[in-house]
Amino acid sequence: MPMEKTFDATAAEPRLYDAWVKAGCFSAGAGARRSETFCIMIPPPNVTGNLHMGHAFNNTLQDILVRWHRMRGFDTLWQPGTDHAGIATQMVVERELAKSNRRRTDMSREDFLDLVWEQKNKSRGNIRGQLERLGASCDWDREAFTMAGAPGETEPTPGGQDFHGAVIKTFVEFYEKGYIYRGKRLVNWDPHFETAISDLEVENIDVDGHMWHFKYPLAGGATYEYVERDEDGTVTLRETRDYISIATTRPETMLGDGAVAVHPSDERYASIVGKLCEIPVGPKEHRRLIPIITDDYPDPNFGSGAVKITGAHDFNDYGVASRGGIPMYRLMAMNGSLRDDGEPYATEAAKADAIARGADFTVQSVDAINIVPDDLRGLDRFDARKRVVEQITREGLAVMTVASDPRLGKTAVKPEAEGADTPVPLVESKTITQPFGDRSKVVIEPMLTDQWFVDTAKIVQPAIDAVRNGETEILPEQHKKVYFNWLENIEPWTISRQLWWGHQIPVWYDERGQMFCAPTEAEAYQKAQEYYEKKGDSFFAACLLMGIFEGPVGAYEGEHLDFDPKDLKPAKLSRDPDVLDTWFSSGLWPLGTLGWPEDTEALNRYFPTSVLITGFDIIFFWVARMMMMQYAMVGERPFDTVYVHALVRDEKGKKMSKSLGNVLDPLDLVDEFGADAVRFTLTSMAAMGRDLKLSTSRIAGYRNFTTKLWNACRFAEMNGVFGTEAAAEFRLDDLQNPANKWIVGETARVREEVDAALSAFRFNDAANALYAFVWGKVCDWYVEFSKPLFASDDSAIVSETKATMSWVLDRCLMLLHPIMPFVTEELWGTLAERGQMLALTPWPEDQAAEMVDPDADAEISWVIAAIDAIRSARGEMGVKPGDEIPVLAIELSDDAQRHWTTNETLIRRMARVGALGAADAAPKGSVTLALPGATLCLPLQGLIDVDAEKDRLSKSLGKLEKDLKGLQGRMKNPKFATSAPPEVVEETQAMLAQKEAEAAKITAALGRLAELA
RNA sequence: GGGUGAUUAGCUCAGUGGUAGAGCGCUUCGUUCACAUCGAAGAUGUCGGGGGUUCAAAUCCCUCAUCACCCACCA
Repeated sequence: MPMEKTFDATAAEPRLYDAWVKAGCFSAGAGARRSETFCIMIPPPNVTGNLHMGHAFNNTLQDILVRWHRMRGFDTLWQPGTDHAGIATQMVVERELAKSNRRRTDMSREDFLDLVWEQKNKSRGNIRGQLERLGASCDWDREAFTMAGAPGETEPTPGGQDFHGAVIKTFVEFYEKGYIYRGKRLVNWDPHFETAISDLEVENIDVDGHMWHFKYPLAGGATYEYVERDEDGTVTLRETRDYISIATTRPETMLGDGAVAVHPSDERYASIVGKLCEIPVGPKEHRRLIPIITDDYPDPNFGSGAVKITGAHDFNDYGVASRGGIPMYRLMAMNGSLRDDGEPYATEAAKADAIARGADFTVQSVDAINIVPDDLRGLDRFDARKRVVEQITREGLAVMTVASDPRLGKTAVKPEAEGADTPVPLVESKTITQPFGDRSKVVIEPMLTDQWFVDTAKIVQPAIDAVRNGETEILPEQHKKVYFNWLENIEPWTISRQLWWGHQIPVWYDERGQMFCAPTEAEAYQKAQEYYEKKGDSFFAACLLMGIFEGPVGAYEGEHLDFDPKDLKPAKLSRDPDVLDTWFSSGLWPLGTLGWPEDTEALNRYFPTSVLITGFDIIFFWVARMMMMQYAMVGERPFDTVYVHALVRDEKGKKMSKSLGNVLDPLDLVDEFGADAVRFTLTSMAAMGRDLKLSTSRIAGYRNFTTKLWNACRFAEMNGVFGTEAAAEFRLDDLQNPANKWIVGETARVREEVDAALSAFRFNDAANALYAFVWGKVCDWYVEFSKPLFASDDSAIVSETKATMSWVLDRCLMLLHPIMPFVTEELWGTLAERGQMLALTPWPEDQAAEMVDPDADAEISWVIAAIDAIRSARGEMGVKPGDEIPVLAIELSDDAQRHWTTNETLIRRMARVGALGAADAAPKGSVTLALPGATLCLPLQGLIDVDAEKDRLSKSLGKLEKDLKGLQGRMKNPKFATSAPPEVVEETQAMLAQKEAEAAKITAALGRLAELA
């Protein structure tokens, strides 16, 4: 039964994938024939995620490397798995709940987590199925999950790793080594998810905003002489002021100001430093007073030079406040609204006032004070801003300007009827950089909260050194700089999240506030007990051990208990409710998936892993953290090479995003064009370090390529090439025919090219070399050459050609398999009985040095040149494609003669010419062709247009002359001969000679044409 | 403010010192036994501008311009 005309990808792909899995092709070590290992860890997609274009690209590249190494006989593992993705997954479940008007907080943590686990089990197969459709050859039996083994897990992960155990062990060890600490710090707070996030999860975006200018009156109506000077020191303004002018983009934070700071060198304010000023908002009778202090932070040349300091809501101010012992008043509740807790404003403000006048305070005691005025409590932060501005302006404490002030921009309130000099409040229009949560998209609030941090500075050095000294290679090179820059300026990493879904922090607190870090609750109790034993408080230790109640501190006096039972407090430990940042666990991905901390065989074999393929967007999030964490835990690099790939963009170069609606779904493309076409497209565009713009026309082009390959094989099949004895007996030494010898040499060359390209991670070079070879050499020329050979009466030639063609096509399938696994596997199975699947077939090792036959090479090049020249002339002269035309040799070297004779049938067939005649001179009205060692002409009198031929020849002569001019110029330069390498000089010389000969032939032909006219 | 990359055919992009390339698109032609998801032929470039290094520059250096991205605490 003849093969179909095209490859039916839709039907074949699932069947082939199943066959691979059934045959165990993807299992760790499948087909291994050598001891070297090759291991890639998949960047774990979110468990509830969907495969997007970036995944498709990323996993295609991984699969290419994995399949390539597997065929080469490496002991290969591609480790798959998914990430529990804290916020993202919790978000999915909460969104589900919202549909039935429920919220997470309506249920217990346990009940909610049950739902998340359920969701996880439901969606787990989704991403796996999508990867399978791409052809990803992962070892699914080892599938891992970053929360495998965590409490509440209902379906064990196939790989059986206790990832949770690995994470907890790491946390405890970090804690014990002092790499982790807890503290009340200013962190990025996401008011939507109500959790802290790390710096990396904040996106700074420029938005249109305003800058307000307000007057902070000096306490007690004090005044000072305010003097402003220009660069030369000339006084430009001198006035008596009873206020200090402050600019802010966030007026609502004024409520929490703890000071006003000026630069120590700023003479304008020198006289009032140390004095108090009044926050111009809040109930008139309880206006808070704050000190004017100095700090290096304010820039005297910006704004008024004076900065309000809100330590609890701004990172810069936090620094100033910390240095200056300024209280930090937290204004907001966790959802970003103004605080509504505590005592009435009057009471709270009195406490703050006492502090401002020197009363003692602690971070905690200040945090307990709610100094939000009663009328603003509970308001959304943006509504509060409006109210604050309104109140201050109404009171006349806004700095004023006139309506024509250009700083006001388009947003100023300009009374229509009145003139340009109407006084208006100074509210500048200004683009301000605002922090947004990368997932929630709401404005991030710097918030003073208790959090856990990794003191990254303590574990960063090995990660820097490893890349510096080449232990781990980062490609392309340019990313190293970014990597170093980040690591060398690394900030503490906020790892606690106020979520429910994740690895709960293994720390327990007792009622006295003492904390104990241990892998399990039982061990925490034990630690607590030991701690109190050591402190000599064996009573409390005993209480803890037995989980009973303790009395008031100090109530236990030797023999008897002396306290009222109603003062009993539980001596229970309670666990820190926070969970760990997802990246803390995925940072352990290489170790955890291999079974660490168990001493598993997989760990011994595959760690450190070989290559990590990932996008640049997670170099900091993930790559850098993996480097730090593996070094910190096992003192070894997680991988030898990191290959950082570019971004997949849409046709117009825009980032694909849901909001733009320009997202190409890789699975739609797989449906339409087949996985192989999608993979080949991505591969051919994977030039290092550049974004790729994906267009469907390109994919269609590569789909056509699979069809082309398919049909070349179909041709072979129809000619009985495969499955014959002849095919089985391909032996290079027996080859006689130059076309066969030539294609064998070309095959060896392309194999070397592909290996070199893949070794250097030049995926596009590999793809393009194969494309050019299969289409441009095998299909365009070799298949055509083979047709007359198959028709030959000489059975030796026929069987030699069959053998060669089956060999060549098999090589094509093998070499293409890593990039296009499906169509190649299908052809492999269709064309002949095979001992094993292509996926496990040994990779060819053909050497061009042994397999290229220079004589055959020269001969076939000549033949191709002759056919090209004749076809070109025919085309331009308008000869009908079907017409056979005569050809004469005016000049023919021995070599050229031999080339013609050996390949006469195929030249005549492909160029549609008659037998080669001879002539001393070109007949009138003929077309001349200049070839190496030959001048041929096509006598087309009557058929050709003399002028057209003149044009044709003049044009090629023009091109030649341009080339010649350059070459001659070079040769004439005496320095060229002395400075350039000899082989370059030689090459140039040869080329010059060849071009000169060709030019001479064309000039002669032009001369003959001229005679004609 | 700092950093990185880009600028090559109509479009999308390869090409890190030695004769400017590919795919798509475009024009003309083609129903012969692998393939119309095809074949044959053709057109199109002062390689962003300007300097420099070199026998030789798309390629190395300097500079300018434009675009993109990343990082950053200017109220």
